[in-house]
Amino acid sequence: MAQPVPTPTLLLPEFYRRTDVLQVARDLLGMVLVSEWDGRRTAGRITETEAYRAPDDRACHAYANRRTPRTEVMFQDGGRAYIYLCYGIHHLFNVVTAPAGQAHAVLIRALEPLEGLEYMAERRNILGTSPKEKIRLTTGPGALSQALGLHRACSGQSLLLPGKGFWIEDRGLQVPGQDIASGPRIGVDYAGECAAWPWRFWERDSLYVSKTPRLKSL
DNA sequence: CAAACGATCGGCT
DNA sequence: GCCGATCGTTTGC
Repeated sequence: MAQPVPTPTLLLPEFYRRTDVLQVARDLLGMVLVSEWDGRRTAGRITETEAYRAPDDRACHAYANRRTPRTEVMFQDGGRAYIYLCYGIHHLFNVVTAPAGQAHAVLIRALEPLEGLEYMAERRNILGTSPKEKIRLTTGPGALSQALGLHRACSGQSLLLPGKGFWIEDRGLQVPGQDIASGPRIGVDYAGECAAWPWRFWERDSLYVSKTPRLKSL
């Protein structure tokens, strides 16, 4: 595993506003997502992502460039959060990418916890500190959003203002290309052919990656 | 206005 | 491995 660098640097608009959302999804692996609410700071290293891309991707909420109040933020320029409620329970955190008009986003699916584990545990209602409980803190898109206090009320908020809610830093912990695995996205079986596209990326040897889905029966 | 449906999780068998 | 929880969003009548 890579060693930290002393000076964290904030990811800039040009990182997010690239037009290749698959590349952004890979490049986000190893970056550090930070949140700070009321002086309570939590941070985790990104270990798993999924790319979503309008207009051609049926699994994307903005498929065919359909605009709704919920998905409007995806059409804005990159460097914001798109957070929505899933199954009536879970808030799922996405990074909006690409220039305005292109509705691309990267779902953050798992983190390796780095800072504020006690706040994460409290928000997640996890009592112990065993290795298994540490994994449960931030593995899975709903879990990590809960651990970092990311709520759909913050959808649309900028990621470019460090110290204001949440942002993403480069601490020199990126995942080298040969350590990145890819495969189909989770939970998008309804999306026809797009369901098979290998647009999920994860750090191959990380403990902090969500379970692979059951193989679909033939 | 009604109804169907999730980019999931955790508890239980 | 299976199943139920739970509710905002979207679409259709």
